[in-house]
Amino acid sequence: MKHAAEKIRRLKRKELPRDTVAMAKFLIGCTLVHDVDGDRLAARIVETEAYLTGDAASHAYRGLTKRNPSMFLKRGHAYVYISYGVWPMLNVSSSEKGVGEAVLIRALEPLQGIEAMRRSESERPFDIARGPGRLARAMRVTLADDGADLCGAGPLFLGAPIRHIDPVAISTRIGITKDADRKLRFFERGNPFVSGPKSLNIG
DNA sequence: ATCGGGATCTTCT
DNA sequence: GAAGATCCCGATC
Repeated sequence: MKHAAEKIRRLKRKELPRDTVAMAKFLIGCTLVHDVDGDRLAARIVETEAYLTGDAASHAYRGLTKRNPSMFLKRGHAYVYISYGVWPMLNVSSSEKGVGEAVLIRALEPLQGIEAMRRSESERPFDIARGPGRLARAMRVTLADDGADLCGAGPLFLGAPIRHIDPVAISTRIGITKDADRKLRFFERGNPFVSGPKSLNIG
């Protein structure tokens, strides 16, 4: 049987918006694909957050550091770091080379390779990639992917949308304390794979 | 269903 | 020395 996900078209860098907020909205409904060990893992992006220049919540707020150089790559590269010493977080750089802005991928709707993503038979489908730490684990994204070109020919890449996208809603970001009132979180309205409290997901 | 604490490491004060 | 773009588990309602 042919899977719809096999037809996923790689996005070209030229197609990506040049503005970080526009990028965060644009990525909703796009796909993330990782070909590992002969298997294809594919999922729809359903939730993102934007981290901007001058944003106190951003890792690039104080400029270049040892862990964040990938945030300063041209748009469309992966910035992966370890949160709380344990969980990998996947971001997509979103500006020009030398400008530290990125979009955090916060939740995915699994499309293909779901059994490989699941940690156990009992894990519920909605839980597989709900939250940035979980989705990185499910997609086998690690620190080794930091700096990867997501618009290139590599195994980890961004793909075009594979179906209709419901309206994109906005809220404040999750899990931060600085600049916490800015509305820079985007999600597909009504999608059950979105993370976070219900109170944030009404839009 | 919801709440709170612990794990664990890089970075900056 | 403290905080952090989180997750999981156990306790409690």
